[in-house]
Formats: sequence, structure tokens, C-alpha cells
Amino acid sequence: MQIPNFSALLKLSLRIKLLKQIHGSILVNGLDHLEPILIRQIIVSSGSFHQTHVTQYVKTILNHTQHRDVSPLGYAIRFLCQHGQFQDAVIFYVQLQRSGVFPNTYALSSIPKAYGKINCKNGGISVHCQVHKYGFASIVYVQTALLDFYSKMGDIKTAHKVFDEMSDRNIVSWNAIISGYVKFGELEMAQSVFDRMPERDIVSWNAILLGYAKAGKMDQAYVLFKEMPERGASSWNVMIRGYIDRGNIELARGFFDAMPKRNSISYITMISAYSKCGDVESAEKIFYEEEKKDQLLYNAMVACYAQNGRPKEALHLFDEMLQPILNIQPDKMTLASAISACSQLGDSNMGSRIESYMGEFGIRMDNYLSTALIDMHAKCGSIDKAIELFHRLEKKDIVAYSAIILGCGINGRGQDAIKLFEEMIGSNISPNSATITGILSAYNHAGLVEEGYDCFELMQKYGIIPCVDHYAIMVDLLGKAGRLEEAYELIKKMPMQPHSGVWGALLLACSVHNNVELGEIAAAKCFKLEPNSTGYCSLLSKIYVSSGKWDEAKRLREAIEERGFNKVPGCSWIKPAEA
DNA sequence: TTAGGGTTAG
Repeated sequence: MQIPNFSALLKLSLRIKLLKQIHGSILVNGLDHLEPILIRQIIVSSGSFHQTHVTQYVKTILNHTQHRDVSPLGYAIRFLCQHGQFQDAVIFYVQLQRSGVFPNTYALSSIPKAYGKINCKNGGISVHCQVHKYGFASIVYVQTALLDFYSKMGDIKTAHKVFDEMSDRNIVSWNAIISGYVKFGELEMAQSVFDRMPERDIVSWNAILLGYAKAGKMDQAYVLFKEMPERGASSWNVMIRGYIDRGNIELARGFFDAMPKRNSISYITMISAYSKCGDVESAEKIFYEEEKKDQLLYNAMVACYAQNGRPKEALHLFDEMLQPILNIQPDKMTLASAISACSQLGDSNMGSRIESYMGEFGIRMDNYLSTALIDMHAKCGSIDKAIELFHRLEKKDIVAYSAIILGCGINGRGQDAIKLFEEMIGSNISPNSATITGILSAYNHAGLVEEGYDCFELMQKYGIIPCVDHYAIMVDLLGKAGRLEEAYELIKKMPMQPHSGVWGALLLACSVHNNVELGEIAAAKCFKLEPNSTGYCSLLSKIYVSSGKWDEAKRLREAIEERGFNKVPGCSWIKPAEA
């Protein structure tokens, strides 16, 4: 078989289809006859592919090549880092070392960032040692990458030490150390480095501007902003973000409207600010007014819908992204929001589609995705799947614990929930309001009244102010146990106005335990709070019937008919899985 | 080297 002339082909390789053909030929014919320079060219040219495919190309090429030349491998590592594939970059770097290949500048100046991103401090430290061992200590790019790594890992002291020891510094090194100080709120140190810099560029100005914005010193930030020799979209974005953090969304919007050229970050900053304060309409307006919608913009809007209890719209937009005409690839961010939308709808079918999508596109699970999936499986009744996912989590944080505790609670696994709650406290993770909702629900399911009361005490210990929903669960718990008077007393002691959920819980309990007197009180409150709901009438009617109060039952029924109520059939929030 | 977005309850 004739071996193709790769050199000639590669000269024409800028076209995607051709590159794919070359790749196919390479797999068939092997790489033995290829020069390392050509392998490198394949990796370089493959930039026009979708990121996930590129990673596959790089992986395949690296795994097939017999040439253990550092040049293409170093390039591949840099490529992976530039495309956010940090885990892969680290795997290849380790592979490279195991094959006895010396790393080069490309690899060493990229890999610290990868170790930082995967939160592996020891990895970065070992790279630091190798830098000295292999004699790269005087390379400014490598040293800057290390200094940035230490500053991102929160070790600003070592970052400064690396900075001090650098024989050669460029503007990037100076900017990196300023950003390090800004990140840790050491504005004075950042300012002092900024003042000493031999020259400044827009990044240096943006970094110090951010320092003031983060410190909430917006007046001084504004002075700096006016003083800057040039301003970019990032400078405007820093101001927008600064005002948002100070709660001044109107002023932020003013800057957003006034900026000469917005970028995706400007849009997502504004959209997420509107999302957080529940102003979905303003977020939508910004989203639909922008004609060129990219992945970031879609992500922001999908998240906005999901966070504001509008899961159908979130999934509609998610579907729109996937349309071939747009072909915007969802990423981890999109998927996390979409999964959250699925759990709000109890739609496990869509959830499973998203899970297969993750497999197809090689999207790695992370804490956000796992937690969203844990919640989804739990809400869709697959509690075992949720528990399994939870146990596989690398880092179990408060959100994951809250999700699984609530999941166990609503699935009748009270004892599991209690065990997990104790485990969480034992790991020194403080509960938040959501965790309390979860554990109270679990106590409620298990009928553990005293534990419920203890929970209210625990809230005090952790500085959590009980909210109306916590009371609603407690009332339900007391009511189910037949402690109706106690439940009523608790409602009377509530520091806020009880909502219909609280009175509804008492009414339900009264109907179970046939308490006419309290039932009437609770029902009256429910009628007042939700005059259009018929469920409360049925409950009260049931109480009358069970207690033999036929006249009252009749009067109530007549009143219902007079007002034209129709009985609303019960509905479940869980959509059954398709057969 | 700077700016931004995702997960729990309500």
C-alpha cells in the first residue's frame, strides 16, 4: 500500500475535512514514518476543530507516536491548557516524564496553570523542583507561570519569593504579582507593586482597578478608571461588577449602556446580576436584544431561568442551542443549569439525555454537575443512584450534603439523611438554611419530633435564622404526631407571618386527627391566604364528616358550589419515566 | 498576566 505524502497533504491541511482525512490515514498507516515536526503541525492545524475533538486528536496522536520528541508533546500540553483541558494536560505531562523525555519551555510554562486549575498544589511544587533540576530557572515565562500558580493557590508569600528571585521580569510577571495581591485583598501591597512597575499596560491598570472595586472603593476606582491611559471592555466590566457587588445595579447598568464595545462577559455579568435579584425580564431583554449570541450568553440565560424557577424556559433555550443552525456546544455550565431545570420538572428522561450527552462529548463530571445530578436523581425517585453519585464525589461540600440529605428525606430514607447530616457536622461543615430544610424534612418523614426541636436549637448555634418554611415543616411534624395544640402554639410564636403552607400543614393534621376547633381556625387562615384553592375546603369538609357534623359539612359544600369551585384533580410533580 | 457564568431550599 502506498503511504500518503503527508508533507504535501499537511500543506493543504487548513481545511477541516482534509485534516480529518489525514487523521484517518494516520491511524491506518501509523505514525512511524512521520517526522515530529509534522506531528506538531497536525496539532497546530487542528485548532479549527471543536475543542473536544481536538483533545481526542491530540490524545490519539500522542498515544500512537513512536517519536518521543519533546517538541510536539510540549506543544500539545500547552494546547490542552489553552483549551481548558487541564486534567488531560497533567496526564500527558506525567506520561512525558515517565517516558524519560525532558520537558521544554512550552510544557513548563503551561503545566503550573493546569496543576492550579485542578487544585493540586503538590504537582505545581514538583514542577518548580523540575524547573531548577532541568535548568529552566532563568526562563521568564516559566518563572511567571510558577509565580502565578502560587498566587492562585493562595500562597502569596512563595509567589512573592519567586518574583523576588527572578533574574528577568517582564510586564506579565509584574501583572501576575499585582493580581495575586488583589486576589487576597492586599490592596496596599498591590498598589505598591503597581507604583514600582517600570512600565504598565492595560492589564496592570485593570488589575489595580479590580483591587479597588473588590475593596468596595468605587469612588477611587472611578478616579482610576478616568485616569487610565486606555480602557478596554475588561476595564468597563470591572466597574460594572464593582457596582453590582455594592448593590447598585442601576449604576452598573449605566456603565453597561455607556461602554463603547461590550463583550460576552459584559452581558453575562449583567444577566447574572439580574438573575440573582430575580429580575428575569431585564435579563431576557438584554439577552434577546443581542443578536450575536454565543455559548456564554446562552449559558447565562439558561442559568437565569433555572435559578428563578422557570425550568421549562431553561430547557427550551438549551434545546435551541443544540439546533444545527446555531450549533452552540453546551459546556459544563450549561449542563449544570439544564440538569437543575430537569430536577425542578422531575423530568428524568431529559436528565438521562443530558447524561448521555456528557458521555458522548467527553465532558468530565465535576462537583457542580455531580451535585445537580444527585439532586435530579433524588427528585425523580432514583435515590440509590443519587446516593451512589454522592459517595463517588471527590469533595463533598455543603451544597452536595444539602442535596443528598433533602433527597433522602423526601424519599423516606430518614435514617440515611440523619447519618449523612451527622457525618457532615463531623467533617466540620456548617449547615446552612437549605441543609436545615433537608434534615427537618427527614425528621418529618421519620416522625422524630424531639430531633426537630433540637434542630431549631442547632440553628441558633450556627447563626441560622429560622425561615417560614422551617416552621412549616415543624408544624407538619408536630401535626402528624397528633401534637396539634403544640403546633398551633408554635405558629403563634412565629416571628414572621405564616404562609398558607404553615396553616395548610396544621389543617391537614387536624383532618387526620379530627380536630374541629383548630381545623376551623387553620382553614379560615388558608381561605384568606389562598381564596381560590379548593383543597382546603375538602380538608375541612372531611373533618366535619369524620366528626359527624353533617350540617356544617353540608353548609360548606353549598358554599363551595355557590362560588363555583371545581374540584382540582391531584397532580404529581414527578414525570414518569418512559417505558 | 486582567474582567464572567454552573450545583442544594424558597
